[in-house]
Amino acid sequence: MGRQARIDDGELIDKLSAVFSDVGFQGASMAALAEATGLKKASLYHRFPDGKEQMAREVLLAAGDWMTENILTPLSKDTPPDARVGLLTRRLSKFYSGGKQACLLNLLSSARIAEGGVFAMEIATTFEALISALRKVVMDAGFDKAEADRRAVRSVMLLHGSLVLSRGTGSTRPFKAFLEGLPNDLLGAK
Amino acid sequence: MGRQARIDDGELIDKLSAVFSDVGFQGASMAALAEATGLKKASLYHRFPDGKEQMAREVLLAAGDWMTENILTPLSKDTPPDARVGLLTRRLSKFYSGGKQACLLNLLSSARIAEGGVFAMEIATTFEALISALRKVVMDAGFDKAEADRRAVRSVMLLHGSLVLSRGTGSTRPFKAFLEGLPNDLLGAK
DNA sequence: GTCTATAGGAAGATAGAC
DNA sequence: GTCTATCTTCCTATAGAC
Repeated sequence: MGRQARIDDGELIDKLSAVFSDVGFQGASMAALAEATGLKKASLYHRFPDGKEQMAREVLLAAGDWMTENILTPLSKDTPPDARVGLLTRRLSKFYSGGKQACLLNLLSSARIAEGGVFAMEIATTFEALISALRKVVMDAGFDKAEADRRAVRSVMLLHGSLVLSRGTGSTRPFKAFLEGLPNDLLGAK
Repeated sequence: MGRQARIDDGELIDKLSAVFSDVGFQGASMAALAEATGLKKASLYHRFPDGKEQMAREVLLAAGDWMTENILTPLSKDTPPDARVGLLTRRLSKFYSGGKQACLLNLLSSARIAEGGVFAMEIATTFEALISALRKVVMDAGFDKAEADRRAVRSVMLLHGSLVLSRGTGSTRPFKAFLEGLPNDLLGAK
């Protein structure tokens, strides 16, 4: 407790991330962010001089990094496609806490800060990167590019749709059903 | 112009709805709602004494009514299933402005007012009603209940996922791709 | 690096004239 | 029914002690 940094940086981002994922950008007040992290508002400003917008940006970047390391990179390995998809489902389940946590990309896309939306590019890039990684796996399983793209896009739609539905109905069932069907959606017989 | 009600009730709800769909509940300030409708804040309070929460509730109810009249009821008719699905795609395209407008159900699910979220039940009910109506059409096409439910849930996931993706990428392509595939997703050969 | 205290402004909500 | 003007509360952000 004698240390100056009483809260670990990674843990701090995690807690901020949970708030943004839960109530969105506008819904996340500095008071709520302070309470969730256990820091006072002034301390948050010390670490994030640009305030809420910087927090959201760093949370978004951290999520991108996590996805790159835990999902995109494993998907690009040359292990068997079905093994890669098996790992994918486990990582997705972890990332979204089994469907209990909504997706940042969805909750931050309505944040209109300054002109044009500050997070728009980062969000679009992240969607594209996931689709691209999935497409590669499907192609490695022997499907042509058009079919692989179709399956990759559909799977990302199903992922986010299942999260919307899970949050809207207050049940993790849609997300679990999505995960269960994912191997077949990506690699099943045509 | 001599009338007292200068703005039509339906049009008023439509404009409020557009704001909530765009920026969510917390993102929709009274100032923004006033500007969008052309009414001053005090005038909005005159029509909605309980303020923003009442506006969102009425907008949600109006969307539910629209869906019942234009989607659920047609889906329960006894015309051929493929004709019903054809009408469904046109109505969905209209409802979401061809993918340019996000779904209220998604943007209002993060609104945590009072304890438990005031809109939660209405949102859950609307999701269930749509799934239920789709399930019936699929069953009318000769599929068993389990398969019909699977297809109905998947289609609703694809719908909302395509809207999330369309908003996140700034393109209506995902939504259009969803609409194009919908007839096959619901009624295609197993 | 974290805190208490507070400035400054935006947001929700109301009063009362027309 | 709509407006202008105002009140109050909440929120973002900063100052300065420890």
